[in-house]
Amino acid sequence: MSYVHLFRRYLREQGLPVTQQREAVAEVVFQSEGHLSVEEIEARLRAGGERTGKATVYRTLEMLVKSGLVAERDFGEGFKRYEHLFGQRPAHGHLICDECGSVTEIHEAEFKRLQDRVATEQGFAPSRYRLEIFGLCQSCRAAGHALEWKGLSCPIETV
Amino acid sequence: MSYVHLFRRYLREQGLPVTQQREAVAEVVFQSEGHLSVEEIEARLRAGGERTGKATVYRTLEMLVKSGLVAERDFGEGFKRYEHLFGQRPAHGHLICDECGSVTEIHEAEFKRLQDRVATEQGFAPSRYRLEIFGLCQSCRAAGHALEWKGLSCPIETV
DNA sequence: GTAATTGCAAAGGATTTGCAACAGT
DNA sequence: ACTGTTGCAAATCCTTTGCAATTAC
Repeated sequence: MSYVHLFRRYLREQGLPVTQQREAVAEVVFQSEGHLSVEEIEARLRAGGERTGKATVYRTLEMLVKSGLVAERDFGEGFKRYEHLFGQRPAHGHLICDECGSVTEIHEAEFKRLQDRVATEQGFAPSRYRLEIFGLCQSCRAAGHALEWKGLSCPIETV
Repeated sequence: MSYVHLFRRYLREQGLPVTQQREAVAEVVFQSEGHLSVEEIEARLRAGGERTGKATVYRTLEMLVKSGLVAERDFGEGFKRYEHLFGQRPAHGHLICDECGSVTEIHEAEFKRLQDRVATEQGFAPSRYRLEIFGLCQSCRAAGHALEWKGLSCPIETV
């Protein structure tokens, strides 16, 4: 029912021990559909009765990212967030509102195709992607907020 | 000859003072074609005889990013880098090698079109973009390095 | 003149690291 | 048994902040 067996497989193939803590961290990330901060991951571990140190969480997340099962995100908050890539959410992007901080996922298959094509053209072997678009979300625009500066919203074309 | 006048214009329109330090930081970023760290920016300021505090550099970079003239990057080094967006480099992406850390720019006009289209479809007003693809560069592949894990290089499709 | 910025040093906060005790193979 | 991991706390490092002196308008 869970995807943890894939992480176990990854660890074995890398010759790394499968520990209870690693499985617990993976389980928490795999069972959440949101973008989890390290703090949130720790909270869920505690809620589940796990006694996992912060350093171990960071060390396990690094492996999960390397395995390709989990993606690391930066929404400009000063810390990273993590989300698994199972289900209907392969390499996807995010729209991040500068005003309210809301995050909307972009699931556009064309992005991945384009990314793969361009990378391959350069002889590059892609393993993970990060696409983030910052700006103003619909509700903040409706609420009357405006972009910082309209004068040169697209400086390149005007120069 | 320089693009600093655009930043001056931005500051005036925002009702913010145009200071010597702000112009100096902008000048350094505008005159470099690379991806500068804050440390590198400070070094160039010192080399140019400027006496600008670190805090002012951070504060000015924040304005430059908001103005849309400069982009903030994160290549997974633990700190941010900055680059201007003039010339032939509007909103562009990067290929980052996990092995050697090399960074290659992707200038594919189609990316911006696709990004704008998808954002607009969601009622989102985009102001800045971030596209980063991690993996292995051509030379590291030639040198025999392989992706961390080939078993599930694309876990989503195989699950 | 008034209001905002600067620079310094101190604070803050996320992430990493050292090391003795411990768990996986 | 051996090797690698865990957990704690200390250390690290980037970035932000407080505040008196200074500068732009």
